[in-house]
Amino acid sequence: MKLSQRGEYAIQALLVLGMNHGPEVIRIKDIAKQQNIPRRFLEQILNDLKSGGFVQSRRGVAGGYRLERVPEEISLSEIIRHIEGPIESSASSNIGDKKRNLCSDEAAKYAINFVVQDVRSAIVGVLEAVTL
Amino acid sequence: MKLSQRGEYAIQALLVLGMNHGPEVIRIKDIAKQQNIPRRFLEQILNDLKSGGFVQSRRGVAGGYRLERVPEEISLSEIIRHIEGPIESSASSNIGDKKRNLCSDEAAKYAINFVVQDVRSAIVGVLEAVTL
DNA sequence: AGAAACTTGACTAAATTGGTCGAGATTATA
DNA sequence: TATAATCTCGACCAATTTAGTCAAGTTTCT
Repeated sequence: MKLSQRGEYAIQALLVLGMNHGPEVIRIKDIAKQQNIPRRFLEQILNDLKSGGFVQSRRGVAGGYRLERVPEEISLSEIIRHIEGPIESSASSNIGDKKRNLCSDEAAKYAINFVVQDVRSAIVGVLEAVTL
Repeated sequence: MKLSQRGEYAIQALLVLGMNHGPEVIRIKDIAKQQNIPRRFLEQILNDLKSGGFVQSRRGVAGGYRLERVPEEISLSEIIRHIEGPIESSASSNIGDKKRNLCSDEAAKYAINFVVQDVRSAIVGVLEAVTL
């Protein structure tokens, strides 16, 4: 029920790239230093973000990373989904009549699924609304 | 970002107790069978739920469990908080102006905190609203 | 007394998390 | 063209968490 360190680092790194967004590129080393993230670990993470289509890279002596898209189009939802695996199927949810209770008319084994569905939707909703 | 097996079992068990709520008591064995939960594991979980004040137990040959409070007063929020540890500090959140972006006016290192705060609030909100 | 139930606490195997490391490929620049 | 700086790829590792088992005990009904 919590965000992993990996996920937090990923978001931090992307935020740095977002704040310095432009044609130029930023080095892993600098991001690591500024955000106090273990460099080797961050390498891994940025690589992962690259294969996920969040960032571009340039190799070689003047290399580094930049966002692949503009910051406004990258939602936390996407990032977390890619880095931590899916928040699980999104299907239709039946929020709407709050304060209902589950005991009365539904079997326990299935009832739980409706609830986690609602929760997931709520989470995704918030994450979707916030972009870099 | 997901509910642990332990948490899911806990909720299932409580739902069963909620559906059969009354003065009489239900055996671990029956819950385990009905919900297909490993019996020994469920023992552990129910015990934990007992020390958390969610259920009462009766020992001996006609023993079993029942809810400590009426189902309508037990929210998923509480259950999960007890079984998985706190969903983390609740403090004040600043939802309200959605669709803002983070790069412009806030430092990456701190910005992230506001967001996770919002997410937590949203999650707790949903969980709070749903009772057994 | 005996069986059926909860209680307590130790134990274990497997998965996940948070990192580290080495060797390679690429590229600007002197 | 040499070289240093930088990303890239995959293996590796220790600590923690998760999911579950087990044995020995206590309580209570009949």
